[in-house]
Amino acid sequence: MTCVTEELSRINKRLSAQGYKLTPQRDATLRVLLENEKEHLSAEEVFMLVRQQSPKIGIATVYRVLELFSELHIVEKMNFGDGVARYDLRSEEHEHMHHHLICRECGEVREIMEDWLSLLEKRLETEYGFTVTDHRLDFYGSFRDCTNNNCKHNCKAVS
Amino acid sequence: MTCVTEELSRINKRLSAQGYKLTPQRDATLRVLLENEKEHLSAEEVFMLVRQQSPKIGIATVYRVLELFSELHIVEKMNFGDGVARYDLRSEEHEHMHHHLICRECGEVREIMEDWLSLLEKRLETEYGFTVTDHRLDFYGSFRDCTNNNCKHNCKAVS
DNA sequence: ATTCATGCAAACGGTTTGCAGTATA
DNA sequence: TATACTGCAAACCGTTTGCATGAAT
Repeated sequence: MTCVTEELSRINKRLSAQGYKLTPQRDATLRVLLENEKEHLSAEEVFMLVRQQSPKIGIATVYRVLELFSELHIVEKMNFGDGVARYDLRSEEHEHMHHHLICRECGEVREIMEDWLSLLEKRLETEYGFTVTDHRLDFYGSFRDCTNNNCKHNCKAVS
Repeated sequence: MTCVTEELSRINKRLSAQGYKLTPQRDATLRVLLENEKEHLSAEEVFMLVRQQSPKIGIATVYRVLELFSELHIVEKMNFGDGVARYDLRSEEHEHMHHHLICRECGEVREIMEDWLSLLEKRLETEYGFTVTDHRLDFYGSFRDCTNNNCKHNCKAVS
């Protein structure tokens, strides 16, 4: 876990290496994502947070920035079935250990950082002739200690 | 794998047990799903197929039928990130062995019918206090024998 | 000066909803 | 005839796009 400025300059290098600039809007979006690394924010949520710091930004810009970051594999665009795309900063160590526990009671999304798929992906390669470039592993259910009342997140069940 | 009429009457029982009727529209939708069990149809696609047999049906009805079936766990509603919900008949044996290989070249979605998650779900229960009621495991990548030209499906990459 | 990026508002597309009409028990 | 269900069209809402303005080489 590196510090924010360090991470920012790393990503800045990646942007300019591909001919893109780190504009104030992109910088602000990036900071919001860095400060909420565990949150799986929607575009709307990113927009509201970025606007606190850059009040003039439009939501179209947020969408364009997130789309660009997604193409450059800076963020991962994902979908938990609740009708909105969610975005997550993508760090290297996430590669094979980026799984989700999604609580049906309160909607919380917790991350699992164990490598559970490398072996399976090797089998897919040899037995199915399928080369994996990405994956998703999500579990839906409920936490034993979640009673839908004592959750840190607002209690809106993921459909 | 039971025959269509048998499957239909089984589901009919489940419907009436919960106070719902097997209307002609629901029957037609069900038949389309049964006849395309491996296809992961979208609501639009179901609509077009159902209409061949019941030309007067409206798309709102299809959505309502699919939503109902989804609530009753007759179909599974899923999302591959291409902007449309897709629906799949859900049979018992699918429970722990319903995984997808999604080809980025041609968009084909192949199913894997091996049990890869039971063990992991037991660990989630004991180590994380999380009770799994459902899951999804999708692999994105490419088939060795897929060159984007010789695919049975129309070659539109899943985003 | 040219190129890339932004903000605004309108368009888009999949999905849902209100409501009046229809079928079924 | 009471209740559930359907078809139509309009509304909805997250996302994308066209276009004129603005920033930065």
